[in-house]
Amino acid sequence: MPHDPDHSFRSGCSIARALELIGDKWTLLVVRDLMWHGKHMFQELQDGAENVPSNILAARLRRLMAWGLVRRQPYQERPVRYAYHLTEKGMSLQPVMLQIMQWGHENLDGGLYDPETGRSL
Amino acid sequence: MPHDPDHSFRSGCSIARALELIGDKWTLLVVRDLMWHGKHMFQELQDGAENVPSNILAARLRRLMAWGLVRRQPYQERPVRYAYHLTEKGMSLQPVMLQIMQWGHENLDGGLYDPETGRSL
DNA sequence: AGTGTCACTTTTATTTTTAAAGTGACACTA
DNA sequence: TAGTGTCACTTTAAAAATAAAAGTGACACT
Repeated sequence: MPHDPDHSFRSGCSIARALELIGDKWTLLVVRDLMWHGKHMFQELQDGAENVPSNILAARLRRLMAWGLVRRQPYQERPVRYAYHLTEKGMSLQPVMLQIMQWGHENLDGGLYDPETGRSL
Repeated sequence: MPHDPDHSFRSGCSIARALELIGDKWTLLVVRDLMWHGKHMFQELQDGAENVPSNILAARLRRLMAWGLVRRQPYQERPVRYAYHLTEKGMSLQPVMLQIMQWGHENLDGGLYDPETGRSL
């Protein structure tokens, strides 16, 4: 399982390693929108509920691509515009997301989303 | 399920809410050490594999206490010294941690820890 | 009196995040 | 063809968070 070769981890702990990628306030929200909410254009991602600053969004997408969790493909020429999609590796975050969602629901009174039906529960 | 009453969430999303508490590079590492590695004194927590700065550690413990995930109790008088422990609410993060660990193991080549046996796998 | 331990806090520098405005490529309209 | 609009960003400047280092207070011990 390869990843960004320029990166040296601060420890061998899987949790510590994962946090170097997803340990911030925005990364998993971007993943959420890509995974469950059909948002793939830069603008769509930016117009989400939490209002990511555009430079942060660009930086997160860049990092997710560097780590192979996201790839982009042009969805039009002239001018070229890219759509962002999760790779299989990116999709593998789903169980993590579900678990965090569950915890946030039970402890912080947040909403629940059902990826099967695409509906709130 | 109450939490810090002074806090207003940026959105109703459970994931976004959870990230306001655990969305950083250190919080879950503190939880990890409290939950699995028998570290309960300030110093023990500080001497972990990743070297948390002491001011950050103090701030994280403060926040975790404010949210009711951690409580402290004096383990000696003169001078009073406190030991930190996870509350039940704090312990409920275990499935989240396990899922993140699993992901970090599979994708970032990190180690695995078995909470049942307390051993690396 | 001096040294050591523990649990922090304070200070200062560095980095990250935020908000806001700006840019480049084009299409479309007047 | 000049002007307006859209999209996908980047740049800039200010604010906040993080990091590294040193400092503090309460003691015990020598």
